Amino acid sequence: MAMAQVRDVAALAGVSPATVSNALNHPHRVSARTLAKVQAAIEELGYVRNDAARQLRAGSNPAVGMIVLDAANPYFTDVAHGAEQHLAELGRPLLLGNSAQREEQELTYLRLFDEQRVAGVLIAPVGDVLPKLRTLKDHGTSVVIIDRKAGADEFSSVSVNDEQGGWLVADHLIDQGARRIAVIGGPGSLRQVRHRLHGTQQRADRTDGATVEFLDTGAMDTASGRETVQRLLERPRDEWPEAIFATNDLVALGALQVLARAGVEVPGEIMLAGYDDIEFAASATIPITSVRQPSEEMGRQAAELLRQAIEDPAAAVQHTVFQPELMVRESTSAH
Amino acid sequence: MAMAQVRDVAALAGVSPATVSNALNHPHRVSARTLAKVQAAIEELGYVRNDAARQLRAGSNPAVGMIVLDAANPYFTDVAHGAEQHLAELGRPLLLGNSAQREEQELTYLRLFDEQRVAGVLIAPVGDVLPKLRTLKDHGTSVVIIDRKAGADEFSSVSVNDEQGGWLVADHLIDQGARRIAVIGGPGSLRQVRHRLHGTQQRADRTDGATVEFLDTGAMDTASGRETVQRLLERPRDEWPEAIFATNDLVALGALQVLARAGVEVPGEIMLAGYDDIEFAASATIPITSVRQPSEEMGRQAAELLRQAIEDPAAAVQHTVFQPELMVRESTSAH
DNA sequence: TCGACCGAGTGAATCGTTCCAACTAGTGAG
DNA sequence: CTCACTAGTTGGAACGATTCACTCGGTCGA
Repeated sequence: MAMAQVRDVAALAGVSPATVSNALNHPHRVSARTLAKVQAAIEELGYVRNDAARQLRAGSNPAVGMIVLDAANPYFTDVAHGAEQHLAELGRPLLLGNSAQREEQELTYLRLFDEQRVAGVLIAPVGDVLPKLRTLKDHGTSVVIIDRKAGADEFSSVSVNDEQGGWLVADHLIDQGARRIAVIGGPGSLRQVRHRLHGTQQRADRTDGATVEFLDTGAMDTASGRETVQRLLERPRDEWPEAIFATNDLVALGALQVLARAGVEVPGEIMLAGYDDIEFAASATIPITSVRQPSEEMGRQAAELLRQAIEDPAAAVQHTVFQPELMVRESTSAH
Repeated sequence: MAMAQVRDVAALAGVSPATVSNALNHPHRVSARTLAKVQAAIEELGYVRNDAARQLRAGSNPAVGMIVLDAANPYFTDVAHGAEQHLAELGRPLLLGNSAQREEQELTYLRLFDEQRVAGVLIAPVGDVLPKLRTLKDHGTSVVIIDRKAGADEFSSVSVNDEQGGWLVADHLIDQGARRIAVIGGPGSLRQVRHRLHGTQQRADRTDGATVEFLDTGAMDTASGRETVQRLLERPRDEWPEAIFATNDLVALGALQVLARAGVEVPGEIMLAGYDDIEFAASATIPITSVRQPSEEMGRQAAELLRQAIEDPAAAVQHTVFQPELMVRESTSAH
């Protein structure tokens, strides 16, 4: 309760508050003797500086806020981890927020970060947040967009070529003999989902008889994958697709659970592919073919672009686009 | 850059700054007419209040900080999710920090939260943080410990009976015919690891010939699990354990990968059990027997205890202990 | 009619830190 | 001996929102 302040430290050390501040923030301006005295006083009183006062005076907060689509998705924890590492090197704490694919949550966190006057924001957007991001920029907060090249001329971004990812999967599935492909994922409003679907469609269009059907799961988690595939299996047997492409691995794992429970052979009766190549895809009941994205590297690069934007807000925006890689496993290729 | 302040809003609305503040924080003190004028002015200027100034004046930060052992572990993301939900209902933002089982990181976050004067801290501790937690408490920050009943008379806590969890696993393994049991996990300094091991040992002591061996993996992730089991398999075949009990599911999944690659039959040659019952344990190549903990519920309860501690710092500390439940799957029981 | 009372609004002080300009004492060049 | 200069230190003014004690009309009960 009785929190020590600079003036208490100053009194104990026999110097002025200004000197204590200098000792803390510009040690070279202070003689070795006083520095030692001040440090001893800080130690004795257990002084911890008040960040609010510090920020108020400084006018800005060194921290960076990050908003991910789904904190339970290993892909995003990897991205966050990459970002956190790089930011830690820059001495910037990372505040992590989870939008859980809900626009309302997303806006809540954006407002929070705005009120906190954070130096920058990393965001994988759900809804249409461009207006809010512009506001942030007006307020002097730099923004880097992850996983989506939106507002391309306004904000730097880090993304993966999702169309190509979709193409790679479709190419492989068709090569393995599949013609009727069901793409499952959602909500359909998510850029990632649309792009992966689009890439799939484009590849299918080049092969006679190849068709693509999209089933919106509503969300990108295991439960949604289960429900959707459950409904799919209720169709007459001859209307089943030959392959299911889940737009992320959580959905794919949910799909696999249902297929296994229903006794459907994978890949014999239905092939299954996922996206993100999270660690658990490879160690699933039947290892799942998936599209690898360099998640940690993406986080690190996002943090790096943010660093540049913070240092020079007027600099040109940059877009880093990573290339996806197909990891073929049992779920699509009988051995 | 040109950030609007209360006084700008006040000027535009034709009232005093004090009134704007009242309109924002105590709307009932202000007439409907002025409230409307103020809101219009806020809208027009895009005013966002400065949290630092607000906190400085208020003397405290409504937010709550949380430090988890491993943000990549679904168990912890579930706990965090439960806590976040409950805190959101209380109007408190959650700042999430990841100690990644490193004491240094842990202390960094604790210092950050202390400087921010957060209202409370939820922590799953790695190192010996009791002194630092006492400091926080002195500074008026309430603390609730997760997953460990330490400093039992000083801080409220939420935990699971880890000894019993260990016992349950050992009981089942012995029942299935195993005698030589290897417990893998680490670092050994982690309370959870020690307790689970202890429970295992206690159960083994009651059966003739049952032995328990502990192998420290150094960390609780998949890679560490792989390495440790790799080394284990290098022993002469007749020195292999009959069962491996991994102290969390990530380690178990790593173990399973190595066993599969080496062509070791599970559970035929070696049985395998994990802990936490994360979703991926059930959908692994060979579904893994695991100990379920009510993760989301634990997070929610931790947040609730914290709420109580914040409201009445002098109140008696409380400990909620949940009971673990064994989920038997293929990895320990041939069908 | 008078005073008590009430709702609405305000001026000024305040939170704890940092920064700027100013000051002091000591040093060394001319 | 004087003056310019430096290293070290300091008083006091910010930063932006909130709050407290207070004012000002107006209403109501006696």
